[in-house]
Amino acid sequence: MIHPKQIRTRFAPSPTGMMHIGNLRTALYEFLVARSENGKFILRIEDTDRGRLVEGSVDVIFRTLKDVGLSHDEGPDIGGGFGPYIQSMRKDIYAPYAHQLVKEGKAYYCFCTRERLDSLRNASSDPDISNAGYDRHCRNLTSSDIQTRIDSCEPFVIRQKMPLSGHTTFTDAVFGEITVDNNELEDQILLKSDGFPTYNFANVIDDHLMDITHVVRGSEYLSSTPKYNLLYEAFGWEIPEYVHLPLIMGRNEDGSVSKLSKRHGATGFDDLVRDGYLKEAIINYIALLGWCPADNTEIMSVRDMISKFRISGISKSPAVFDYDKLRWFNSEYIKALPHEDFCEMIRNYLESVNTSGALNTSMIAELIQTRISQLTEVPEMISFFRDLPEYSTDLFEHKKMKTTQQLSLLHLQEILPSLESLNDWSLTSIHDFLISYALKKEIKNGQIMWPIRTALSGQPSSPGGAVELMHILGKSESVRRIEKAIILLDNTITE
RNA sequence: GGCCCUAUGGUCAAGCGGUCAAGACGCCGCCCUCUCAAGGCGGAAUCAGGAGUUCGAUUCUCCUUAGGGUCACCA
Repeated sequence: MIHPKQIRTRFAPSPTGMMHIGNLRTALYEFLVARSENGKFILRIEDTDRGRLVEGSVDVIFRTLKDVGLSHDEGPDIGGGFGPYIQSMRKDIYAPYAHQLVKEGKAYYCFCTRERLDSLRNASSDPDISNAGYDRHCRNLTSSDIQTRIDSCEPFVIRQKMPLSGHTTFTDAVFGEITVDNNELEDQILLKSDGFPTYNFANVIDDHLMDITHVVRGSEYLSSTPKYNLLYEAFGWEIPEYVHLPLIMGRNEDGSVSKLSKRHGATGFDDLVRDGYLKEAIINYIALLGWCPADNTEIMSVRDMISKFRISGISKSPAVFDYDKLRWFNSEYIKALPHEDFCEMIRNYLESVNTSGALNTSMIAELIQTRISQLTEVPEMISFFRDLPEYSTDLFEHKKMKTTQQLSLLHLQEILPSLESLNDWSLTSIHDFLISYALKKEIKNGQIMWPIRTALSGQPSSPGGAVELMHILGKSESVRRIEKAIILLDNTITE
């Protein structure tokens, strides 16, 4: 289908706290739908629910979009030809539209109290009763009745009259044709008693006024889309293209799945960053939750996504958020980082371990760059450089290295003096020295490497082997740790 | 419960009437190797079930089953 008009999509979050991963992914797809066709991506803040506003969350939205590279063309901060872009600042726009529909007989005043609505809901737990929620009690009030109640300041809402029969059909770009019976549709509230529009209403008005061509959102809106369309039709406006996205699911403890939410763990963008995931990895991973490029590329920048994106690549079935795969993406991004950038990223960690100032932190960084999947793993991985942990001499026994505690003790004792007199403490020098020792003694390299590496790290495994660790730790610290190992081994064996 | 949607390995998924049913994560094995990683190679594992349509169904239709979403003066 050819669109003569330029594509315009919008991200319309409510400032109610953190940036949920599902929202971010929606924003990404909205961005991609527009940018892949040279369209415009608009940011609009939907703050019609005064009760749920959270201080500072608008800034979170700005910052997150910026962090992941989703730049908008119009929005509260940069303006545009369709402002204002914050719904609370548009408050006066909506009411006239609602009243227009009342005048045209397509909407009506409703004076029902919350108490009445609540009792209605409780009473209709009966299965075979009408499905359409509200019982349309005020739909046919006489005009004089309405006037007296308004005059006496009775609070009211404005509801839209839904057709009592027939059905509504629309075509979604990813789910195809969907039909719903009109008698399933409630007489929806357009204007709340506080004068603010409901989300649905404001959404339609703004999307129309802002010339939005493609409404991209989660598939949880699929079943309420007919209501939107009835609104567009009531006004005689052109209905936008719909692009509903498959839901992102989280795995529950019992193995079932449901819409990704807090109980599934870190689901906010900031949470994930705090957990040591790179921004690029996060956006890359969630891009693939429900979309697959034609060439099956996995590692992609937002820039790459723009050129590869096609709506036809969006899938219909929900996708389970997989932290393992996210970790993999993250480790790929970490490995691809330029050395300097990686050092800078983990600088605090490196400094906390280098209290003496003597360690070669650049080399430590190099060693761990291929060994971590999350930045948060760094402290534990490098802490031994600063403080040799308490360890058991059992560590010196290694079947594959063919080492025992006795042999370890023997070789450590034997090599220590000449090690102390080794002047050139470069990697190659240390390496050659150890190898020649093994050669001379006619033992496997591992039989000398393993005891040293163990003595230096006090751990069953470490980033880097004996040579690297000795080099980083320096001669005096290396010797000190080997001496300690000798004492430990000696004590254990003679016991 | 009503309505709507979905259904390829454990997970993300390619496929769009004829394929030995891609690839990735994870898992397992081997190689490399001074530990652990990284890297290389290989392996196990999928079309929910049943009717049709068709010469032929993973692919089209229907039913069943399972899962999900939605039923607010929330967005």
